[in-house]
Amino acid sequence: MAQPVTLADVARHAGVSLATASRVVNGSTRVVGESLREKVLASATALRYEANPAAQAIVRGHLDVVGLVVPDIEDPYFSAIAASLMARAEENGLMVALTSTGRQADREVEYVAALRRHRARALVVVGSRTTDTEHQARLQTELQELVDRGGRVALVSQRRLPFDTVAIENRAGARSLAEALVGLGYRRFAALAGPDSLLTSTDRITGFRSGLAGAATLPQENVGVEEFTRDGGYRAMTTLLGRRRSGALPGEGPLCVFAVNDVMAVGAMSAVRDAGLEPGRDVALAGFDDIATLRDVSPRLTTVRVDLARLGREALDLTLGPLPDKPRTRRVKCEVVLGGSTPAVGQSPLRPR
Amino acid sequence: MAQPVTLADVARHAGVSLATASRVVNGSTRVVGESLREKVLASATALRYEANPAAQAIVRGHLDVVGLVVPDIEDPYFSAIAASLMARAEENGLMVALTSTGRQADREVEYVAALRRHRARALVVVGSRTTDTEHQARLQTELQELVDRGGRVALVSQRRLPFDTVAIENRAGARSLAEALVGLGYRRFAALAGPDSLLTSTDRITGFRSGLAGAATLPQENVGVEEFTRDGGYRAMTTLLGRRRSGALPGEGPLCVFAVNDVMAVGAMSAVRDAGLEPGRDVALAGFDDIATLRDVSPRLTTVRVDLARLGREALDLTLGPLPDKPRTRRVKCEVVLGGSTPAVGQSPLRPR
DNA sequence: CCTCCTTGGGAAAGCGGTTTCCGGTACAGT
DNA sequence: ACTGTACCGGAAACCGCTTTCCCAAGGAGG
Repeated sequence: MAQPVTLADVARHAGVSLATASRVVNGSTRVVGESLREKVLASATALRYEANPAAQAIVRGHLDVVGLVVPDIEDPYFSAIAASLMARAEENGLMVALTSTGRQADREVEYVAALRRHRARALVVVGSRTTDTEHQARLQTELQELVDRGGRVALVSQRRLPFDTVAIENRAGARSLAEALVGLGYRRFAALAGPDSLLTSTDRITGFRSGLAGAATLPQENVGVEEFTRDGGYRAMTTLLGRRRSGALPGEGPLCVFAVNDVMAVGAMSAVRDAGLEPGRDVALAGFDDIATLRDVSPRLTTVRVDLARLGREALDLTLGPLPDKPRTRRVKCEVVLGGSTPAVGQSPLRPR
Repeated sequence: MAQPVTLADVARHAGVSLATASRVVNGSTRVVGESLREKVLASATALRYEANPAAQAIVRGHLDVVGLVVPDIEDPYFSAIAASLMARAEENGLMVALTSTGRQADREVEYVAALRRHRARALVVVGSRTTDTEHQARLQTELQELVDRGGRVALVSQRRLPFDTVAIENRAGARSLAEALVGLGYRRFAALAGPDSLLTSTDRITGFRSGLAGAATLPQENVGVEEFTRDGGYRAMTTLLGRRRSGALPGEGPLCVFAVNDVMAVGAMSAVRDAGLEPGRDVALAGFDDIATLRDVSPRLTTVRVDLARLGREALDLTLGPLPDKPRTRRVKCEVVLGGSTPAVGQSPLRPR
């Protein structure tokens, strides 16, 4: 097994001391004379020297790696954020260590702890922002410990903790969406939500309600609660359609269903089709996030565009600048995108039922 | 800034030597007497000691981290593989450092080098398997160096290099797909391919051709070459439709278009719609991979299912077992999935044109 | 009872770097 | 010519951990 070449090898080869070699290859505060400098550099290239990051980490106290923790890398929402963050990291010459918790809160804490142990210089946690206060407390402890050791932390979509945060304007976005749907003529609404403990979900529902204003209501019984995933959307929609068939669903006129994210909306679309109905005609459907991979579904999903790429970039940037006195929050605006899944009532192929 | 507690702190607190403390907390070959052992353990918990992985890496020569390099984490194909690999890693108590190269070959080598420097104990490279021999050579050099230092390497879908590999049966899968399509009555084919340098793409085209056997042909001029992405699929399909409109496309009867992956196929679907046509009616369309996120598109895409979860798991497993004498190859079978995007000719809503 | 092994503990030597501290040289100031 | 002071190079300490090497004590065998 070939031994890696060490700085000592370089120093020996260049005929200088270890100290000088170190000063040259990393560019410390101290200056090294031109002649020696060149010799060392030449030796380093000749021997194809590469610094051992572990050794540097141990003495410097931190590693040039930023950790990223997401709930589920397979979800396009998170992979979009991850991709943009990594691109930004690349621009800054940083390595990213990405971990995915499989939506398990306890693993989130574990991974944060692991990355802290590894002396990551910064940590970005993309949140499954919950109301589970015990979990939040443990997470905060871990993150604070990292900060105490000189590390940096940024959260995405998780405003509850006292660290720099990039937040999506979930309420405002959902409100605008509701307003737009009311503008299209809808008066009868239902929603597919994630678990109540997920603040992203509840915020969007709340915002949506406020956007309905006086024009319409979203009765609690019309809110189907399920997993925050594609399958959750499918199940919630199936239940909803069953209730409509049996006449148990309040309200009248064309039904417009708001799924709290696009992935659920797409699952719901399939549920509609599997029930022998046509999305956009028999049931109007809106989502949230404007996931790129799903922009090709037909009919085009009405949704709220979130600039996911910006989320990732901003989060990393927050960890790179100087440490602020108090936690900062960057809010990312949303924008309603109308598609064929919610045609205007009346002049549309949508048939009331 | 709080200083982390070190093993020396633990030793002092327990009143034992550093050596003893080390032996207890990591469980070396040497046995430590029961009484001391308990004292050390108690002190470790009391002080909330955590080993510094960097320090361990430097002395052990490797870190308990497996590196994963993918071309584009935003592509659901790769994120599915990544997710399954990480799940498997989790089962084995391993950390995964995931990096995404943005489909740039030179960055692939860079990341591999970086992970090698970091002394990752294993490395899994999910391939943009190309014909670029210079790149392949550099990659091989880097990987070999890792192996020489006692690390492990596994490749996914990149059979050209002498390391353990998990390979998709691209040819066999594409052949079965072509056979199925011929069985449905199609006789006029076109394809949307990735760059010729991408072996995955060319293999699938080759396999597809062989599956047509005598029944039909796939003329070279009917193969649109574009990026291996959604937008590539869109563009290639747009071009193809233009050629069909102008009568420049050979063959006759209903047209069946094979996109070498689902993401391209979905882009193509949008191109079809944007041209005022209906996928499955005016143009039949098939993909490859059976991406989960895209299973809800309508009409259901005819495709070739690849067990992506298995790819990730097997790849990791290859790096965990004992080092084999010679590179192993695990082949993953494919399975044709028929959907509404390729209705049977004649009894279908598909209209020839 | 004396030697020969075990057995278990600690001192110390690394691992690959960074940084402090010290000494020597060259140059400016007087 | 003499001192003060940058300036630059190297020796050595140190970061946190593992492991070798040495030593003391206890048990078995003769």
